Amino acid sequence: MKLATWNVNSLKVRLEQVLDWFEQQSVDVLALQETKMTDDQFPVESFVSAGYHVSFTGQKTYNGVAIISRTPLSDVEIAIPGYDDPQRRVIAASVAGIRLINLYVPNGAAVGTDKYDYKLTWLSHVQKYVANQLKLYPQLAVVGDFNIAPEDLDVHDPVAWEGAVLVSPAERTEFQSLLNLGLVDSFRSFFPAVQDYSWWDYRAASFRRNLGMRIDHILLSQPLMAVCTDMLIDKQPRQHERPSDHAPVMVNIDTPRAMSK
DNA sequence: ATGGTGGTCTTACCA
Repeated sequence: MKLATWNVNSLKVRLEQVLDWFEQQSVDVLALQETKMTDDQFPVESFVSAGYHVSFTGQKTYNGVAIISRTPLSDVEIAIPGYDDPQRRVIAASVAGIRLINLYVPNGAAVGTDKYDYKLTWLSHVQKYVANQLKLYPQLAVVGDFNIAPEDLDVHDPVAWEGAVLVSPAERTEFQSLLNLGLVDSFRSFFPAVQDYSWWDYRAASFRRNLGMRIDHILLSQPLMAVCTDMLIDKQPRQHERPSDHAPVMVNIDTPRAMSK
């Protein structure tokens, strides 16, 4: 079962790229972030006519998350229960034998700002939610745009970025706390010393110069990590004309259900 | 080439 996550920075602009990549890579389940559209604008028909199942929650102009799947989605949650957040940043579902939580973590703007405080508050709610979900669903994947580079190895210039948003100690502590609940950073597990990025700023020719960061992640519970056979950050779509600023990230999971298919 | 892009009911704001 191929599970992927991709911040598409407007699904309206990137719809054809998403459909093409999904088929090309034979993805089974894809978590999208930054769809940037209200639910009535969501291109349901484009996915349904291709034979996929979709669940989504969005808003005007900003944020928005969705799950695309070849098999049906059940027990969909479009927010963290008990956390009244107007920003559409979380969607969870059971699919293909796993529980999937798709996150678009707030960017945080800059350390010390209201947006940064919101990011940390938001992450504390995610913390509780993931802890609860993990008790209910041992086969848990937490994926998305975390807007956190976990270690200096995940940053092209850690000296220039020291202490800044995306790498600040408080954000990294939140990330580590998520792992401590019983999740594994699948990329780092496969590649302990590899420097690879999932996001490059549109400005300053960052992609061409490979000035990136690894901020998009697939965290797997231990039972899922045990059957995870492959991990890839696919930089090909970032080379596309009119690309998202993020690359899709993908794992292969050998679940019994996937093997019986 | 020490630079600046891209998305959004745009002329400001977000990333």
